[in-house]
Amino acid sequence: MKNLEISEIFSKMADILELKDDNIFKINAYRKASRILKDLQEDVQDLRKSNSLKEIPGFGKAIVGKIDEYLSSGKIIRYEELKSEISKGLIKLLKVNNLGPKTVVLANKKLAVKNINDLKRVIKDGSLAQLPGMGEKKVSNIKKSVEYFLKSQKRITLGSALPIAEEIVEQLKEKFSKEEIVIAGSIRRRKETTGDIDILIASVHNKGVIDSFVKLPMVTDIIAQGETKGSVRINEGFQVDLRVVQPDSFGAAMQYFTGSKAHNIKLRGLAKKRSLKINEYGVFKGEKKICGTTEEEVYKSLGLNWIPPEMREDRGEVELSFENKLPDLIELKDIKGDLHVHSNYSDGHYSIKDMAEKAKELGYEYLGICDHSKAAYYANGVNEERLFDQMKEIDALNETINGFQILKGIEVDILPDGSLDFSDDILKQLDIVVASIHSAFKQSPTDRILKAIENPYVDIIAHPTGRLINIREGYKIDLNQIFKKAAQTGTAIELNSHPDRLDLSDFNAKKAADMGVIISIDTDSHMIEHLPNMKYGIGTARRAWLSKDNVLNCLSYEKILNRRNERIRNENCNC
DNA sequence: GCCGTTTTCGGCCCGACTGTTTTCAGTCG
Repeated sequence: MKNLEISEIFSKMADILELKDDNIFKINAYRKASRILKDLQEDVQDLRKSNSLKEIPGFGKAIVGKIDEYLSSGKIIRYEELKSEISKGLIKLLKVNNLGPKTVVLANKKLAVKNINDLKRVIKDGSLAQLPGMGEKKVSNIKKSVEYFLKSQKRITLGSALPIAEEIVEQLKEKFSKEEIVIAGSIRRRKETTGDIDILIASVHNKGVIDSFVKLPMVTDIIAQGETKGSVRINEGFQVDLRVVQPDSFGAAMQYFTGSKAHNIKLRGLAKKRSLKINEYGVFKGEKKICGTTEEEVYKSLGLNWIPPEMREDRGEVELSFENKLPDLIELKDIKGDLHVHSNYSDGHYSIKDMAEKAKELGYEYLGICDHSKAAYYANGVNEERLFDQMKEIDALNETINGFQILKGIEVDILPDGSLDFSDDILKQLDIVVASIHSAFKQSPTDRILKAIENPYVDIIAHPTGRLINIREGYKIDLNQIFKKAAQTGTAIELNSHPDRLDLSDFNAKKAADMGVIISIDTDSHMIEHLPNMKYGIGTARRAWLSKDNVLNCLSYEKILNRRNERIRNENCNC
């Protein structure tokens, strides 16, 4: 897929045009095209073949022409020209907070600043502060931003951001117990990573709220402190923004600050067509505010049904809402069990009993114990003998726990030659078999996974791409082939809920479901504390527009076993 | 550069905060 490459080029073109002080709307058009390409599910090459690029809103003649040029020649001449006009270091400077195109160009022209090192120099020697429009305070802010930029350039994972955001809400609630306080932004949309933390509070005590916020114990720096908005940096280095709105604007503000940007722009366009104006304070007809207290009424004023936050990415959800066709998204309470967890038989930290008790406490009906197989020696993988011991223990436990079933399972390694780490004779004795790749990532992973899918004793392919967010990319596999085969055989593909994995991603999970694949949302827990990670998997599943009908572990224990037996029977009689 | 249920030209989402100004530009979300 060349989607991301071209997206990156358009984004860089926008940066360069911005430095050249070109037309802001042209710049925005490139930014929009870049964003569309980044979010696009289909391969841009396929769309070009079917001549359907020009049908994408935001892609006009010039953008399609440039995509065409890149796909046929490997470069875009206009981009090459632009690149030659501006040095690379200058474009990178735009990523520093408080430093926009105007300041970068000014520093470049007057002080020959070409990169981050030059910038550090002119901050230190005081020359930056001497430029027109600059002063001590501005330079001090830029200095802090440079330090932050050099320290961390990555987005935070949802797994890091959500608990902190929840803690901030808790601390604010201690002081403002009667006010409504919510997490907004990309965390509310359950995006896998986030740039900052957005909190919203409905209150008439603006000043008191902002004052308390910037004084929270975890705050290390105050970036901004106004009448209705506060912005701080906290211990971990993350930025947290707080907005205070009047209660009768709370719905409009929630809508506005939840985003995404693309979704909001779409809504504003709709509002305009209806001669309405929509902002964080409400929906307005001329000067008159017609609503704003709840999100529902904001959407309703535009002729839309309320759209779940996880869907708000302008990927067709507005159209579906308009047509009354929004999917009934899966919820945490629809999950009946976790089919992929570990015990202390391999590298888990707790006994099977401990894990099962916690799962029962979470309201589940069953738990699939799937420890590593013998090839995973680094994870203390079980051999045949220990697996049989484990099966006996599970049988005994099942006798003692009422209203709950522990499934006898395995996470069997897919070996470099595509065979599995246990024979079919062993696998057929189990209730659930999860197969996954843990080694030799580069040795034809697609073929190995396809072979595992063909095995009727394999129920689920776990963490299929092997990606670790912010750490490593997934293996190079052909998901189209894998989804096609999995849809044929009825093999489930996992949506691993660990916040560092979320594998499948939202895009890929949606693609899989669209192709008829059943998804299994599991936590891969190695300790009881990880079992609640299911909420992250659910967030991603909702971003993938999944309903409970798409998900294996929304089925009862009996149905899962029946389904397994039926698949094995079908395969064996080959009918 | 994109787009069209008043348009093929003339719009393009909208507001807060800061720091520098002395009424506003720059930046951000």
